[in-house]
Amino acid sequence: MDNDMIYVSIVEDDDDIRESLAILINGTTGYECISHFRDCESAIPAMTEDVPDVVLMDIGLPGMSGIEGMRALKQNLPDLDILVLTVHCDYKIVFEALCAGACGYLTKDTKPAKLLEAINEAFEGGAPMSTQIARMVVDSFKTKPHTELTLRETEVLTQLCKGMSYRMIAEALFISEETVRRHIKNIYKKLEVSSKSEAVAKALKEKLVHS
Amino acid sequence: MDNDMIYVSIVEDDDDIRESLAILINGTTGYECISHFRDCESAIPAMTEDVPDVVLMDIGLPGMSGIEGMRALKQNLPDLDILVLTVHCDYKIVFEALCAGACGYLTKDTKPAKLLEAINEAFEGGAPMSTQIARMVVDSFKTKPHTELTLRETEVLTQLCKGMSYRMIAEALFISEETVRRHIKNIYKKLEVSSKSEAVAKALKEKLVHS
DNA sequence: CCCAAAATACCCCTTTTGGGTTATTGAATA
DNA sequence: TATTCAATAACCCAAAAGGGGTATTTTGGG
Repeated sequence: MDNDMIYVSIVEDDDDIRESLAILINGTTGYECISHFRDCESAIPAMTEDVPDVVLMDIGLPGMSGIEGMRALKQNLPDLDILVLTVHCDYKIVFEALCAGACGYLTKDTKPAKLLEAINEAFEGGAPMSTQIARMVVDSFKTKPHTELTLRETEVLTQLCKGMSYRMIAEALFISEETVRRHIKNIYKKLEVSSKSEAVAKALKEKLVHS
Repeated sequence: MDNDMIYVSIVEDDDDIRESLAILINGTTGYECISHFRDCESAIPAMTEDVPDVVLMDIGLPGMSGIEGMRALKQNLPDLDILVLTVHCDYKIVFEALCAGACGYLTKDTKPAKLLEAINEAFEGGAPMSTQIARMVVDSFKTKPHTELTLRETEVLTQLCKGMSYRMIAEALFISEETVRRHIKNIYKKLEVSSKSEAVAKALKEKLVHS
């Protein structure tokens, strides 16, 4: 095994694209495409045998999707670097892919030079992403305080998200338990929920509080 | 206003670094440093008057920190692109910065050429990050199923995270409410919590379930 | 100075939750 | 084959949470 060589595998159902990618990679010094597949079903056992450094994975595949494929691959090879390469850039798919363990996410309009750079970056421990994907990812961290909630209500909600009981919140905020109840009733009405766990789930999922 | 020009402001307390950055930016075609400050206190009112395209923001500043400064700036100028440029790369600070609204995060070992590229990328609607920061960010999405939990317990926990009551979970999983209670007791013991809201908070914060 | 909103507090009562204990069944595995 | 573990289910009881209503005080603008 040459230390300066990055071994790449491809999973892509379009024959033309798959072949082009393989040619690009094999035609570049320092990169070698060791295998390519048209579906995850054949890719998973083969890659588990002959492990690449970096995988280029399409999402829209016949049979098992790229997301499911990644989950399966990661079970056997948790440290494998998988780069998603797809046309999809909807919120839902991007985050499913990252949750499934993708180390980067490229859209298919990525130029050959950028793609090679991205493969290298993934290999070096980075997380290459296309411009608009990176912004989506970074934006997803922003806290969006619910404008309907008052300051005090937001404080109470923050306590709820720490798993505090009415009594504990009362002690923490130096108010009576009844007042905590009052605030929580108002929070429930505004968030349109009716229990602590629903409120906590909504607050954390929609980043209404600074956790 | 020249359309091909990117107007940059700098907040950085080290005089040498601040000056060097300004010289780098002003010495490059297409970039102009319109202002630079040694602290957020002076930067915020000035930037609100004379708004740059991209801000380079240090974190460790005398007085108001870069994080607090970003929160304040974003209140007045929610669409301002702020790039963090700092030596800090601990988990906590990176995510506080992103939650506060940073559009990118660079470590101070970034080469001048890369820095200019990053400023341009931020201006173009991207989210430039140093290699290790990008990997941290992407890794933070990975779901880490709690190995202690059984399959059924994970299903119940998933339902809890949707805000479901014991009764609703029982109906959803076609088991008795008593069995739900049993599973939840076991979940609490394993997660070391003692209420639904604590369990939901822990599950969502540590990404134990596919939400 | 008055009004509205926010924050505070208390009452009633029902439902839900949580801690303790015990038990049966089926599947996996040592 | 014996044993462990997951999943199922039930009972008791106390504490917490949630839904309803009402009321006082504080605070910030017009």
